[in-house]
Amino acid sequence: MILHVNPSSGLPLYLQIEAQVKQAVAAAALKADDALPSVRKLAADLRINPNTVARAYQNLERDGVIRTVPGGGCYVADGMPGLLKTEKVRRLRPHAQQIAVEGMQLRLLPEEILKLVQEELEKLGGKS
Amino acid sequence: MILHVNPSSGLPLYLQIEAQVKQAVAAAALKADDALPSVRKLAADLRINPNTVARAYQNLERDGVIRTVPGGGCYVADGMPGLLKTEKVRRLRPHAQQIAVEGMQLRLLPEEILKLVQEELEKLGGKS
DNA sequence: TCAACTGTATCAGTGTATTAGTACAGTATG
DNA sequence: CATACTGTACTAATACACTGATACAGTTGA
Repeated sequence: MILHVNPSSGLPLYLQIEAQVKQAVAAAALKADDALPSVRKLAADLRINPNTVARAYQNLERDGVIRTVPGGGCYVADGMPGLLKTEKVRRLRPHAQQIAVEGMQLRLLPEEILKLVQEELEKLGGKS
Repeated sequence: MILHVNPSSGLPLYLQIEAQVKQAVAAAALKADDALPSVRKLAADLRINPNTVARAYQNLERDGVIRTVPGGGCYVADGMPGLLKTEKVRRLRPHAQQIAVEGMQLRLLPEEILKLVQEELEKLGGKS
């Protein structure tokens, strides 16, 4: 699990960390119960303040991506068992609307938009 | 073309305007060469500052959604003729990756994610 | 030309986001 | 208990985002 961060990217540091962890989990590069580097360790590696890493971890926990054991470290959460599918759909729908609007606005065909999403899904799934 | 805006939504006013215009264009509720309300008119209707509307319009023009005639008003642009498809795909790919990562993270199946996007696409296309 | 409209530029004020410094609290382990 | 680790809370400095008041510049049409 190597993370990197670009302070002059415009994107906040904690969001960069969140995105990379989410991507790793989505791509199964991080599996349930895998340990994440500690707040201080990662902060030292990235040469940033521990609070910035902590903020990313807190957001990831709020999103159900990781679970943190106070004093014990942070671990990848195992799926979202208690989450109903309707709730998952409710969370994802805004993203779906977003890409639909942007894609139609660009005058792309629905098939082309769907193909693009499928490509990205395969890039994550690897073996579908 | 009725726009509404919620000052306490957390989302900046100019982004709310941009989203609604983009949605209307994507859904063909606004067609090429349709006139948009003037900066001052819309600002008065929404009870906000003309500058805020102007900022939304400027961003929309930068994105190729509308075209503004200095002193003459703003109009919906006609597609993006000069834009290569590879460029359109380049613009849309980050959104595709975003929904792929979020969806997989939620432990949804690729088919379910694609279905959701397709639903939103149909919601835009079928509005005639 | 004049009046009324269009969008634009400039400046200022308020609030919040972002990051960091520092101190605190819980847990593992010897 | 003691030490060294874990995450957390509080505070503050800085920068920037957002909105608005106001003045400017170009276009339209009588």
